[in-house]
Amino acid sequence: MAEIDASVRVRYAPSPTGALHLGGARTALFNYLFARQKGGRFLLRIEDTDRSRFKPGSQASIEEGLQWLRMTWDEQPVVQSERKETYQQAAAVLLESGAAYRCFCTPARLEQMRAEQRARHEPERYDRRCRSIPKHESEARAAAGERFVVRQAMPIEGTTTFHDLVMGTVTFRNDTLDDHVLLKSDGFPTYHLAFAVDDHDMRISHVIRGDGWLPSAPKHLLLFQAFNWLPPAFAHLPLVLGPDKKPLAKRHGAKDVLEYREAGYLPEAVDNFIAFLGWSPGTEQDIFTLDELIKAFDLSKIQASPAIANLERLDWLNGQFIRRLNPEELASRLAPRMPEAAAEALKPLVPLVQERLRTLNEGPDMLRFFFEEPVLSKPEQLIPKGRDAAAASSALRMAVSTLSALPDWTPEAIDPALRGLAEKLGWPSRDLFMTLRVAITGRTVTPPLIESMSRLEKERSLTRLESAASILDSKAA
RNA sequence: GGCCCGUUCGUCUAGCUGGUCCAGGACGCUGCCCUCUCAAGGCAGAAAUCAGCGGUUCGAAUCCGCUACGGGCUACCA
Repeated sequence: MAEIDASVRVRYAPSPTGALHLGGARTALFNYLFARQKGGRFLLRIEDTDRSRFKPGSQASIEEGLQWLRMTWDEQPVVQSERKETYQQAAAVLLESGAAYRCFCTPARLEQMRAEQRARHEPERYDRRCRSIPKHESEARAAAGERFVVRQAMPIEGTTTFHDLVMGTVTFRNDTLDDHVLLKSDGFPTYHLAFAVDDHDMRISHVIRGDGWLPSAPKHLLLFQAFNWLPPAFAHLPLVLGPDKKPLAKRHGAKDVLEYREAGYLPEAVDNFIAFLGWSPGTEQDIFTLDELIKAFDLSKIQASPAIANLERLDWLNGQFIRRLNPEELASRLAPRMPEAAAEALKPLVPLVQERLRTLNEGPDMLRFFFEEPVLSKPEQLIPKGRDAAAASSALRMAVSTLSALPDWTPEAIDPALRGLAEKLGWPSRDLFMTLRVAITGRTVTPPLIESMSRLEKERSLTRLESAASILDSKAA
């Protein structure tokens, strides 16, 4: 399908300002899938040049999210704040060649300039006042300690065109490009400079990133040209919107993928889900393992329009993946959520719930009655419609005597015995089963009754039936 | 305002080189079957005048243009 290209090197480059949310995870996943398919490398880069937005712990949390989703990166993550000198040297190169210049304008002047532009309904852009400062003067002022930033000198005319792997051919008029800042007065680079320098140093072959970057792509291309470097290929991903149609990344409290782990989702389901946000293999298969995704992935099949995350589909997918797990595996994933249950005790119970779980978190609720005595908070649930407490109580007692006479405690023995009892009582078997179900589990929605009883042990089952009968008696009295 | 990008069932989408699409699949929804509850599973169904308008063509969801709407960017943020 896809030919191996070991020169493929891609990266996911989050800034450590928060958690890994679904949109970010998808960007990472597309990079990951592409790299693995081509036999290339998937790298990580931490874009922490903005000290004011830095959040301690964010990097660790993002890495944990990636690992949970089974995305492993290949080399030591590159951390931009550790490369300050490299960027400064790069800026010096551009200063020397004239592709960039020092700007001594103060923030106050820039603000005033923009206000005037606004008033005149002009585009708000740097007016390039410092671009004409002679080099020797610029150098002298810098040497004298005057604060400055370094700006990229954009071409005044012409157009910049590039072919985007997702968006197609995109053309920008150069006279609309701003002489943006490359190096801040604190000596840190802006995204643009760091991006070009790092992607070059890391030998990145394909830049797969959110389409928020599309408008600055021509600047980035021009930067590569200014350095005389071969630019990478670009693929801009449409964003992922929440159910409210607001970009996920911007929504207040965008969900950390680790919250999906807490909520009982399987990483393979989440991977499958986010892969289909804006991408489709073009076939009718909709359940993919990570390996299958790697094989099927195709950048050119990515949709150019934004996708809304349909969380109901995630629920369904999760159920599909839970059903595909082998029972031992499911047991081990359930175990951490059920500290009260011994791992060995859990295993035989898993087949009872595997078909009915949508999330791992539903397991404890469904299986709780095996590990603790049920509380009959609604004893009226023991009584079938149209009957009374006395009838239900006596049905329970008859069930006790019928069942206690059984030589074997197996579903094969319990089932016919109870059906026989229902017939004898003149009850529909569903009514009898519901009465017993509530007595045994305390709930109306449970795993199959017969199987549950057989695994509960005979004594415990009979005791619960007995005590349910007593509750009914005291209620009737 | 300027610059870019987008627009197929409620949602994710198939549809890429025009006819086999009066538009296919999936989630969700409705009904039926199965059934000890709930699920799962099976079957059936409702659901998109392919944003609108013009053009090219024998023929357009598919090509072109315009308009509308949506979105992104427009910081010494990333």
